[in-house]
Amino acid sequence: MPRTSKKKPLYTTIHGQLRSKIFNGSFLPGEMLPSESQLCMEFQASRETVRKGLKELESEGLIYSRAKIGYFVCTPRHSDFTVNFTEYIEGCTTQYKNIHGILPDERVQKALDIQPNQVVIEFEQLTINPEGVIIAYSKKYLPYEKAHPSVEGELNYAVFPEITMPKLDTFSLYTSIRISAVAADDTLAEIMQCSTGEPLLLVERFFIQQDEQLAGYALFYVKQPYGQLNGMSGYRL
Amino acid sequence: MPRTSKKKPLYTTIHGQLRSKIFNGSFLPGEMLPSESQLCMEFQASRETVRKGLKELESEGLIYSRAKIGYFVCTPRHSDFTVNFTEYIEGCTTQYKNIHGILPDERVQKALDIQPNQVVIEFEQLTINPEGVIIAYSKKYLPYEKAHPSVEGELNYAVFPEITMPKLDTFSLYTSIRISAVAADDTLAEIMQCSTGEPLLLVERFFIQQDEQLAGYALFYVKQPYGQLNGMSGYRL
DNA sequence: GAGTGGTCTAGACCACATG
DNA sequence: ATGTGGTCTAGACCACTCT
Repeated sequence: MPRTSKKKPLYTTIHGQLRSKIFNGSFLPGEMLPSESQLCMEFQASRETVRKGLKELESEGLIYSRAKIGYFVCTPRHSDFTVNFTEYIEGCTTQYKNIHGILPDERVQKALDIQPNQVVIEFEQLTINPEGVIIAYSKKYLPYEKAHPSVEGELNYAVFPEITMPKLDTFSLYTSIRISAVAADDTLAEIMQCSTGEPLLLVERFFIQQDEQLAGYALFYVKQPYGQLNGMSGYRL
Repeated sequence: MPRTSKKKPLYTTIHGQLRSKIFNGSFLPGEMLPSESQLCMEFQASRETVRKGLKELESEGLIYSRAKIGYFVCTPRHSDFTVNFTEYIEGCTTQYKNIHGILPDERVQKALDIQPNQVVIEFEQLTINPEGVIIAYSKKYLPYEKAHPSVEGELNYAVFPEITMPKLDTFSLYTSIRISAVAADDTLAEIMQCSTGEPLLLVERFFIQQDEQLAGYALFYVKQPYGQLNGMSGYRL
C-alpha cells in the first residue's frame, strides 16, 4: 500500500522498485533484469505499463536494452560531470569596458577559424564586487560579416543574457567550453588590478552554429576564489 | 518517403519532424505544440504512438508537458555544461608516491566533515608524461573507520579506476566536483618540480554516499596546458 | 461541456536471439 | 520452436483546465 494512498501510477511503483533494487545492489551493473513478461506477472500489469516503467529507468541512464535479448543494468560513469557556468557572480555588477572592431590576434583567428584580415568585434567587460574590486574580465569576439539576423538574436542572448529576452531564443547554436588556469600577465594584471602572476581561472567558450560555423568566442578570466566551477556526476536517490 | 526505406518506426518520424520544427524555429521556445489529437490526425497515428514521439522530445529536454494543458517548447540553457574529467592523461603514466594514515589538516576536515583527531588515509600520486616530466599531482583522502566492504568496492573503483574491475561497481555514491585555479606554493613546487607561483588547475572531488555521508575527498593539481577540461552545452543536430 | 494530457489494458504483428 | 524486445492500435477512464 502506498503511503498517503493518493493514487500512485502503477508504472512509477514499477520504476521505483526496480530502481531500488539497482541502488541496493540486488541488480548489479551488467546484469540482466527479468524479462518484460516476468515483470508483467510480478507487478500484475500490462506489458505497456511495464515498458513504461523500464523506459523511465532507461532515460535516467540506469539501464539499457538490447533488442530481443533483455534489459541490462548500466555501469555508472563517475567521470562525466554536469557543471554550471554563468558569468554572473552573486552580488556583483558588470561594466562594459570597450566595444570595437579589431583585427584578430592569433588566438582569436584559431578560435573562430578566420583569416588575419577579417575584422571581428571585440567586447570587453568587467565584473565588480560590492566593495568595488574587479573580480573578472571577459573578452568576446564575433566575426563582423555575420549579419544573419536569425543567428544574431540567439547569439546576443547567449553572449549578453542580461540584455536579451529569452523569447528570442532559438536552438540555432550550441556551446563548447574549455577550462584552464593561467597566470595574469602584465596586461591582464593592469586591467584586473591584480599582481602579475596571480592565478586566474580561464573559461573559454566557443559558440557554434548547427552548421558547424563558428559564431563567437568568449574568454572569461576570474580571480580566485571567485567564480569556481561546481558540478555533479552520478545518480542521487 | 524515408531514405533507404528500411523500416523506420512511425514514432521516430513524428519525433524527428517535430524536432526539426523546433530547431528551425517553426516552434519557438515557450510556444505550445499541437495537441495530441491534432498530431494523431496529422501523422495518421494512434495516440500512444504520438505520445511516444513526444516522450522522446521530452527526455531530450526539448519540450515539457503541463498536464491537461499541452506541450511546450523548452528554453535552451547555455549555462549547463557536460564536462569529462579523468585523472588519466593521454600517454602519461601514474606513480604512487605515498600511502599512509595521517591526521587531517583543516581543509580535509572540512571536506570530509570529520574531527581533527580522526585518522584518514592519504594517497599521493604523480602523473608523468613520456619525457619524464611531472604533469599532475593528486592527493586522496578516505576516512579510516570506513570498513564497509560494500562501499569500498565502489569507492576504490571511483578513486582508483585503474586497479578495480568495473563489475564491482555499484550506485552507492555520487561525486561532486569543484574546479579552480591556484598558484603552486613552495611545497607543491617541490613535489611537482615546477616554479613557485606557477598556475595550476585544481580539481577537487567529493565522493558522497547515497546517505549523504562523505566517503572520500580528492585533490588533483595539474600543470597547464595539460589537463584542461572540456565540455559542451546545448543541443546538436 | 469540450478538450487536454495521464494512465492502463489486451490484444496484435514483427524480427531477431538462443537453444 | 520459443522467448525476447520493438512497434502499433483502439479503445477506456480519470482529473483537470478553459471558457
